[in-house]
Amino acid sequence: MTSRTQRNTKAKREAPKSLDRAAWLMAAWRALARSGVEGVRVEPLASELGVTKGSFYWHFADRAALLDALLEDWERRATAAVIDRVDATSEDPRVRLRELVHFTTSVSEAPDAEHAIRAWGAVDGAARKKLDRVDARREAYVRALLIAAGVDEGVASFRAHVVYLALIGEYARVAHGGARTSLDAWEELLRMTLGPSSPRASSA
Amino acid sequence: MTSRTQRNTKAKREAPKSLDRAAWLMAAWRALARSGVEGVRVEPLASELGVTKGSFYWHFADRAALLDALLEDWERRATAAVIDRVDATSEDPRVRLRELVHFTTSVSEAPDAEHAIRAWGAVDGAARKKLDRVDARREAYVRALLIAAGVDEGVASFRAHVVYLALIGEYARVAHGGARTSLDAWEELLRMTLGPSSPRASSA
DNA sequence: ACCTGAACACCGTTCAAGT
DNA sequence: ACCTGAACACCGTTCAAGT
Repeated sequence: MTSRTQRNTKAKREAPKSLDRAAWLMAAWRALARSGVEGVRVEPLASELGVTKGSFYWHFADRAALLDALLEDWERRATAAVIDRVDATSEDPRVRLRELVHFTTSVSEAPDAEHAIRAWGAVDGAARKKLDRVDARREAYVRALLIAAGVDEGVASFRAHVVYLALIGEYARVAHGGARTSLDAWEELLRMTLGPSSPRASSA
Repeated sequence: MTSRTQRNTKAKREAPKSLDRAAWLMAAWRALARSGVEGVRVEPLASELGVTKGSFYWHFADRAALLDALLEDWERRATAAVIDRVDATSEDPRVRLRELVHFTTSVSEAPDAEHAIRAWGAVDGAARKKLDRVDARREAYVRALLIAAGVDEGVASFRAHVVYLALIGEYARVAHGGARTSLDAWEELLRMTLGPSSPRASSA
């Protein structure tokens, strides 16, 4: 409701001296990725930006409003970015699925932020809601890929869910500083996921 | 290094008036499960316990020491509890695996705390280390079950990892307030996991 | 329109002093 | 051995006042 300053097409219409919401947002992203939500504090941000903390309250109602803005920003970018990229690789749903898994598990820019948000969601209701929406869209995309790859619709939902859970799990582990899952393990998951529906193979 | 008060077998040896570490720990657990690490604050805990915050510093060096004690407490209980319980159900590794998945995804006591710790690990190094240790032990257990169930050793490691990732993912989602994964989806995961190694079934 | 400065509340931490 | 009370620092929030 209070977003307006962000849509400056060129960002320096008037005087270059004063800050806008975008400047605070960027600083907040850095802080979030570095040390989680608790790291996003008004006073340190203010001194980083070279203003007093009182100035912050011109752009945002309070700290909660800043955090809200971070979530909005994330939702806008998180879903579309991945899906567009994956769709661009190939028409083959199997290739797309493989690309999705490999891409999302190997990016080294966003994961800190993605993670901070996920951890944040464990504590905060608003973050939780955003997460759920993004998760749902991503999982639906995986399900669509599986169905396009010939997996039975009935079993595709379960498998899409499992694949997405594993991705969430991977993000969680990597965020903890844990080792990344090997490509071999991901390939095994893809093999299982794209395979026939029951332990004993069905006839095509 | 500074744990001593906890091992009172009966917990009321001397005078009932003064608190011990255990009392602070319990209050801290409640706060942690309720609102995450940031919710574990000395002053509110003190008033909840009816003492001044100054008293806290008799039992713990500082807030960090309290958080440390929480992690120790968790590690001691988290691993053994689940494994013992699962081992008690059956000799059949397939039954054990199913029980492990169903049990760990349906407990309604610990998950808040488990979650708070996992979210905490995304930000804090010490929590991260504890998490990694516990994760490693649990995953090794899953791998052992798979191998006992006849899954090839080579592929068992990958599958154990994937299963455990899915469990972590489930915890993460539920902690965000997300819906629990259906039993059907878990059964599908078990089916894939215990199934033959390649898309085309091998002969028994 | 954007910022400063001073004020207040909350909480972590320290420490001398009490019992 | 365990706790109080007062003090200080840090940070969120408000607001009158500046430009």
